Amino acid sequence: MFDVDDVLQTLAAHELKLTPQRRRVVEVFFRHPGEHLSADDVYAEVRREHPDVGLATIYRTLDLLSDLGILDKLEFGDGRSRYELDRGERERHLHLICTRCGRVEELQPDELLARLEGEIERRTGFLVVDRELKFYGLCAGCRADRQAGR
Amino acid sequence: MFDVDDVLQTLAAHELKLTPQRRRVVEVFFRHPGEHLSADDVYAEVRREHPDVGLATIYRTLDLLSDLGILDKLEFGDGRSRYELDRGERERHLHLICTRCGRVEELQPDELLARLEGEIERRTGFLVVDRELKFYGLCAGCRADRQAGR
DNA sequence: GTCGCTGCAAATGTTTTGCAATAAT
DNA sequence: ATTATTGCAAAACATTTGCAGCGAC
Repeated sequence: MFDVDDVLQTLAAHELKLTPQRRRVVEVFFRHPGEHLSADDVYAEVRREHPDVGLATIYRTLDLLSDLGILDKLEFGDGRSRYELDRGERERHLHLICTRCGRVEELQPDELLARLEGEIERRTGFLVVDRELKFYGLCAGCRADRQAGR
Repeated sequence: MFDVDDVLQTLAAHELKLTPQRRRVVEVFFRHPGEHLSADDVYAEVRREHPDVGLATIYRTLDLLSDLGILDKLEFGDGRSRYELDRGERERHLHLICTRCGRVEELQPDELLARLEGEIERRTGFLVVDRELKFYGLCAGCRADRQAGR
């Protein structure tokens, strides 16, 4: 899945119609790579140039594209769904949250995490597409402070 | 946190009132260990023996107990929040959330995860105490369905 | 007796659905 | 020409909030 036309060909391959509304929804995602867009985000963006689209159409299109594996539907617990283009190799968000000073560190994916995900797939058949990993604990500074009685 | 009375003592310690409604909500969770209960699940269960409770009270109580750390509030992307008794730091589950059918599988933290956490500590000095891990993707069933064009 | 807590009903915000009109194939 | 797709409005959800009365302390 490299550009808008690839997506539209996928639609054709499933005998689905290539409507201007669907094209525009797809374009929004290619214009906002890596972003987690809510239905309303997409709606607003599409309406800037095509003000007569209905929100229901946005929802139906997002559902459709998710079912086709073109989009991934994500939930971040804020009461609305978010969508983004399904990318094979996604950055792996891994956050270290210090419960003492509140600082958040970000870590790059590593080979051990890849192996953990491989193990998940091997054991359960579940294909990991995205992840939200939060580790809570003490950062190096706070560990030193605590040891020193600060 | 071992039984209902421990929870009720925690309420008292925070100068919160021990109402029969709160007691009943807590009891539901102790009667359903390990389950992910929605507000409506709890509501239905409480109403079986106390039919005049309001749903708003259930929501307010679930919020309160989550703030106190007695419950964990979980989001699995099916449009409703789920709650369970806080299991304590080291035993928290690892969730596999299928973005197509919404099913949630649970996995126990395993040795590969322990090594990942060891690696985090070695590289950054961060001491992992707790974690919240969500992997999004396709469960085995949905992968098969998608391949078959269903 | 105080004021936190409750039940009810109404409000909110997101997502879904029914339906007649429209347009892609 | 067919029939999927659309826009609109209404409906369906989960959750929150305002408020007067109730009840745990």
